[in-house]
Amino acid sequence: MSARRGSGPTMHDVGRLAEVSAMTVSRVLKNDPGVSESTRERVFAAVDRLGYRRNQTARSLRLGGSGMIGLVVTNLANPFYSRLALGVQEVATEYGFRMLLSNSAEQADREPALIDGLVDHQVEGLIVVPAGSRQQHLAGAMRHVPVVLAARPPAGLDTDCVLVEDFHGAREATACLLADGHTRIAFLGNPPALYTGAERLRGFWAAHEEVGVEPDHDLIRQGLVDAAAAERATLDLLARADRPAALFCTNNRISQGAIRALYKAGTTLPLAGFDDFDLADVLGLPLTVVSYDADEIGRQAARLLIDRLAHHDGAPPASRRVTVPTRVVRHGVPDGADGPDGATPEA
Amino acid sequence: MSARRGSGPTMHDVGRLAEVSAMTVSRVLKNDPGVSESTRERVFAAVDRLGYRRNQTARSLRLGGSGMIGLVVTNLANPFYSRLALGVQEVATEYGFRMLLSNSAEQADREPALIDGLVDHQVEGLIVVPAGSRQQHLAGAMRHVPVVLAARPPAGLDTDCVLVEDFHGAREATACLLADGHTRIAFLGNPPALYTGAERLRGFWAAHEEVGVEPDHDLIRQGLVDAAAAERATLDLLARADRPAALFCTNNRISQGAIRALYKAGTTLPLAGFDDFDLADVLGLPLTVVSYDADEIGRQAARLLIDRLAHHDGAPPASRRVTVPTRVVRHGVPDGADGPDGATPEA
DNA sequence: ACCATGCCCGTTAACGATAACAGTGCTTGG
DNA sequence: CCAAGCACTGTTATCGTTAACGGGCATGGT
Repeated sequence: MSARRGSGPTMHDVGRLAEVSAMTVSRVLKNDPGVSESTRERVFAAVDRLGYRRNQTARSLRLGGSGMIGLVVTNLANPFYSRLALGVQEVATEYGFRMLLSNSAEQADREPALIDGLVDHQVEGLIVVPAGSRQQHLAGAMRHVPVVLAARPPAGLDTDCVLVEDFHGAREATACLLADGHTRIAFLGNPPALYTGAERLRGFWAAHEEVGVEPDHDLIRQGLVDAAAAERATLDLLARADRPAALFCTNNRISQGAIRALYKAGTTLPLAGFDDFDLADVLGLPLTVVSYDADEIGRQAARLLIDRLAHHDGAPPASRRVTVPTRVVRHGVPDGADGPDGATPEA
Repeated sequence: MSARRGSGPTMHDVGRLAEVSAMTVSRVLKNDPGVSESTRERVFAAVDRLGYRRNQTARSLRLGGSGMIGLVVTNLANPFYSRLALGVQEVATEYGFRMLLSNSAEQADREPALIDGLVDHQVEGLIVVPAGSRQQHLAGAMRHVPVVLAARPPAGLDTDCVLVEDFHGAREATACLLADGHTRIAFLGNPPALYTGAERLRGFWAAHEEVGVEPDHDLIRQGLVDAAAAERATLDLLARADRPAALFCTNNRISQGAIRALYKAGTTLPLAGFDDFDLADVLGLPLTVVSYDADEIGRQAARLLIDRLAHHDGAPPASRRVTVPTRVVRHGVPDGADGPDGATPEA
């Protein structure tokens, strides 16, 4: 009823109804002081009556800024990344930005197209969790907008990034297992080409060196891409004559696969893993997890990006690297009598 | 280096370099056949050299359509909604749309502002998981763009929607508990003002009627908003002299809270719940879950929306209601010897 | 009386891309 | 030899909004 064909009413329509020009409507909506009170009221009345909303597309074009930032994650179904996205959105909203989200589904070859699409939509900046280990395709985007990497560091690029204490967390969790007296620890890891995979292995190794134990190479399995692969690898380890005395997993999906394998095999082993996950505390396993605030990664990344947007004119600051701390959490076993530990304050 | 001040090179810049007009550049990039091969090559060369990308904002304005659809979910951190979002994105991408995502964090009062923001950004349609039970605020948005509701039906509105078989799923899962001989079943539910809360209670009730059992009103707890509330309610139930013989939970967070309570109380009870969740199969509980494809809700919602966008000129079809089927999955107990059931084919 | 000053509001010209139209030069047919 | 057609490319106007400027009108100071 309101418009003839296309979208909705324009400022001209509002102006016609309020008997002013479109410019005056623009002024009213911008809270420009140079408009009389009576005119202002007429304009607001017309806006209400037509259900008018400013066309953000036209504003973006005129004002030279879309008010959007782009986020590319590898797997939104993983709570880690959805929390990261929420952290980005929280800070973005705070600064008046909107978030355009893409999911690369861990396919590095899809990533360039996603990024180009976001740049086409005039995002003012990008936050990317890179799917692959190489990132040349980001160089093109960086010619247009600032880019911040999350969870993985730049390789051959000069950008800000936000990382987790991968090395430190893995070292500490492994140290817990060693301190408990387990020396034959299996390592179940994601692909070593990924930064997190390499760093967490380094931490695993460092913890061993500190206590003078040599890890058994036969117990190191890398390149596990999902829970199913981790489950198979674990079953395989359990079938060995010299089965490991404990397990270290480099992320939540791998931990879950390993736990499923233990369950199916009807056995149990002390397990330490990167990333906390739901119900980790009720599995009845001696479970040590490296916990950290995934939202915070998103928040920090958004802050770095928006800070850069604010100073895009001055001398560009050197690229920064922010680290989000990790914390080792020991989930007890049922008979360990440690019921009321730090269990779920809110979530 | 490329641009003087603002964003990036324009078609004029490309044209200048290729010694043609901006119009010709536009034609080349649109794959218009009426351009000579030599010109085409010069243009592409200039595009490459400048790293030129079409300004989607300007195109949207001129062409009258932003190529974006908006999605509002209540809680992206819940895997249910992140999967839904992935489903929306999958279909949106297939049809050349991009997804603008907002999270209402279950706060119904924030929702109107989020929706207005999306409309301002010229989304061509909206998919909304409404946070509250009333939806008047959607009427304004519907004057601008088509709206599809997901997971909850319209109340006082005429829109398409995609629902889960809430009633049927709850009835079937409850029936499983009853069939196993449990008659004193506690109901742990989300707020009854929400459609899902009411429907699932109705299903719970119907299953009882079918076998001629009267549910005990004292065992019905509604209005549980998170896992912590469910945990408290469960501990309270367990403390009763006449404790329930089984539990029915209306969503994944409530199930998790109940499970945590059981664990802390050092006891176990048969449990049925809506929504499947990670590791449900390794908890060692007699656990029955109502499983369904959250991605599919998003896909169907996106399809309904895009279908309506395609026919926006013709007679608007009557509002449609699509239902996504549920499936009851029984996760066994460890000594139940049902190891290789339908456990994680891919995910 | 006259110009300076402010207030309020309209006009014009962009932002970048593109549909519609208008050439330009070259070929073809009568 | 000119009209008509084709292949190719440039001009103009437009999408909705807003910065910059200009103009009418009233007030006030001299």
